[in-house]
Amino acid sequence: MAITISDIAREAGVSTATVSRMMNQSGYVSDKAREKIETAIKKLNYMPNAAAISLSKRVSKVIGVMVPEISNPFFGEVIEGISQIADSKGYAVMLFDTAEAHDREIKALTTLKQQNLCGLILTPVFDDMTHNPDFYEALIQLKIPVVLVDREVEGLDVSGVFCDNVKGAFDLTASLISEGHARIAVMAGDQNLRLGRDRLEGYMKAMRYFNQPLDPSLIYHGDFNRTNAREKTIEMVEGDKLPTAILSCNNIMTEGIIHALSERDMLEQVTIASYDKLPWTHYIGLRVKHLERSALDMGIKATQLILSQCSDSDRQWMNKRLIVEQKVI
Amino acid sequence: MAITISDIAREAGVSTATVSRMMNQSGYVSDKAREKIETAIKKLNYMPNAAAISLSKRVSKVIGVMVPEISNPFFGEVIEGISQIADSKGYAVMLFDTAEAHDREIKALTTLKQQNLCGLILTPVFDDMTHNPDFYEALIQLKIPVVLVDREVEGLDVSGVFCDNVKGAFDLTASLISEGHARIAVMAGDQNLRLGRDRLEGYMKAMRYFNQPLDPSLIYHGDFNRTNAREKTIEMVEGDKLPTAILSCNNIMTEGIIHALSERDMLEQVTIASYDKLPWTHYIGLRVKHLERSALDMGIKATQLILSQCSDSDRQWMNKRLIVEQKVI
DNA sequence: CATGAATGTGTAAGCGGTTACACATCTTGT
DNA sequence: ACAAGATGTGTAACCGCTTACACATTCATG
Repeated sequence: MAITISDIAREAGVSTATVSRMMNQSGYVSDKAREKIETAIKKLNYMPNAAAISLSKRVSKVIGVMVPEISNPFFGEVIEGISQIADSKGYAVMLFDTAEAHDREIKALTTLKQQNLCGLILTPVFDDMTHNPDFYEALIQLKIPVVLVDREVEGLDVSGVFCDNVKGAFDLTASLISEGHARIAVMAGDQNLRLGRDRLEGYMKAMRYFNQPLDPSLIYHGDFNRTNAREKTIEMVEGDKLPTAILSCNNIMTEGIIHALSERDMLEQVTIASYDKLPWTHYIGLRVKHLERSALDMGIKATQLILSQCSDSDRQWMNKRLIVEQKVI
Repeated sequence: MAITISDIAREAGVSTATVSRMMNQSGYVSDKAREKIETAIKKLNYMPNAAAISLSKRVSKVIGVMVPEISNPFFGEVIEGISQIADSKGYAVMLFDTAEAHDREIKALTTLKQQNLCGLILTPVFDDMTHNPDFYEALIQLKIPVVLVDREVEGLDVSGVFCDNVKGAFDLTASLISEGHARIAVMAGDQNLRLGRDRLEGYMKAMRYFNQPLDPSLIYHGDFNRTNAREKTIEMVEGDKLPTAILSCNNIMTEGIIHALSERDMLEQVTIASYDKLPWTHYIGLRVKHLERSALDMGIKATQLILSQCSDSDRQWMNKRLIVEQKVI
C-alpha cells in the first residue's frame, strides 16, 4: 500500500540499511548514495512509518501530555505552548485529560504505557505520592522522562516548571497591605495540594512580616472551586466584619468571588487580588489586582526540557526545576 | 525489557497465536487456554505494545484531533468531550493545534500520516477546498475516516457535527427584533468561512423576514477577532446613529464589543446578542443574550461518529451530518 | 609499500505483534 | 459408524524499520 523503505532502496539502487542510515544520519553514507536516495524519496513521496520506527527503536517521537482540566484556560495555554514547540521539532502530542479524577489518571497511564512515548509532561491530580501510590509507582515504572508543570510532587525526582507560590501570594498580599488595607481575607485553595498550602503560607507570611493581625476568621477555603468560592464569599459578606480586600488563590475562585460580590453589589467595596489573570475583567474595566505569569511560557519550557531529555540517550540529564517569573499587576 | 506476548505464551504454555487470538477475540480459544492466559497476563502484568499492533494491523487505536485554536474555550470543551469518550473506549487522542495557520495545518497532516491514526476529528482553518487544495488533497489521500466539527467543508464528503448557523443567527436576530429594537447592527465574522457567511445571512434573513430596514452601515466586519471587533465597535459608537442592539457572530468578538462599550460606558445603552455563550458575563450580572450550544456534546458526538467508522472495517458507513441543538438564552 | 584506520555498503536478524494455513480433535446428523 | 463441519492450536511468514556484523574500498602514515 504505502511506500516503504524497500521501495526507496529499490528505486535508489541501494540497500534498505543505507536508506535507514541516511534517514537517521547514523553511520556512513556516500554523497552519491545520499543523492540517489533523496531523489527517490522525493519522487515516491516517502513517509516513514512511525509504528515501525517505534517498534524497532523502542521510542517514538510522541510526547504525552496529561492535564487535570483542558477547559481551564491556564492549561489551554500551556498546551498551546507545548504544541508550538513539539510541532516545530516534528514531535506529536498525545493528550490525556484526567478531569481532576485520579482514577482516570491511572487509566490514562496504562494507555500511555503502551504507546512508547518518549516523555511525559504532567500536571498530576494529587501532588502527594502517598496519596496516590499506585499512580506514582506505575509512573516510575515507565522509566521515561517526566516533566511536571505547575504542581510539584515531593519525593518525585524529575524536572519541572513551576512558580514560587509562596512568593507569589506574599507579593500579592504585600501589595494589598501597602495600599493600606486593614482587613485582608484569603480564599485558600485545596490544602491537599502543595500549591494550595504554599499560597496560603505566602499570605500568612506577608501578614506576619508586615505586622498585620492574623485573624483566623479571615481565612476561607474555596478549594480552587468556583461555586465553593462563591458560597464562602457570601458567608464572608454576610458576616459582621466585611474585609476590605480578598486574596484569591486562583483565577477560577476569583470568578466565584466576583460573582458573589456582584450579586450583592459590593464589587466596589472590596479589592480583589487574584493568583493568575482573568482576561475578561479587563474588558469591563474591572480592576482586579493579579499575579501574572505566562502559561504559554511554562508549556514551552516544559517541552524544551522534555525534548532535551528525550534526545539524551544516556539518560544522564540533570533534573531541573525551572521557576517562572511572575509579577503583580 | 517489557513483557511481550511470547512471555505470556510461555507462561501459559500455549503459542503466541493463541494469546493473540484471545486478546483480539478472533478465532477459537478454549476455556482452559483462556484461563491460563488470563492468569499469566495478570501475573506478569502484560501490556500489549501499541506500535507492534499498529504495525501488523496497520491501524492504531489513536484518533487525531486537529483544531485551529486550543485556547479558545469552545475547542477546549470540544476536546474535553472527545477525550471523555476516547478514554472510555481505550482510544488515545493525538492533538494538533494549527493556530489558525494553514501551513501548520498541512505540516500537521504529514506528522499525522506517519502515525497510522484510525481517524481524524477536524476543524479546518479554511473550509473552502479550493482555498487550500494541497491540504485537502493530502487529507483525502490519507484514506482514513474524517469527522468535521463546527466548520463544514463544501465538496468534502465526510461526516460532521455542525449547527445551523443561518438559523442560529436568525433566531438571535429575531429575538432582538421581538424586543422592539429599531437599529440592530451585526458584527460579522470572517466571510471566507462558511459559518461566517451563514451567520450574516441569518441576520439578514431575519431582518427581511420581519420587515426591518436593512441598512448596510449596520454591518461591521470583525472577522472573528477580538481586537478587530473592539475597533469596529468604537467606530460604531462614534458614528452618528448608535444601534440599539448588536448581534455578535461569535463569543470572542463579543468580548471585543463589550470592551469597547464598557470603555465608553455605553454597556447599558446597547443590547448584545452573541453567538455562543460567555460564561463570565453571568458572574457580573451582565445580561448578554446568547445562543447556547454544547461544545462538549459536539465533541462527544464527533468521537462517537469517528469510532463507529473506525470499527467499521468494510468502510461502508454512511456519512452523517449531525446538527446540534442551540437555543437563545 | 605494507598496514591499520576511516569510509561505505549489504545481509539478515530482530522489534512485538497478527494471521494464513495446516493439522488435530470433537461434535453432529444420518 | 462415518463424513462433514465445528472447534482448538501451533508454525512461520510478515508488517516496516533498525542495526550488529561482515566485508570491501579508500586513505593516511611510518
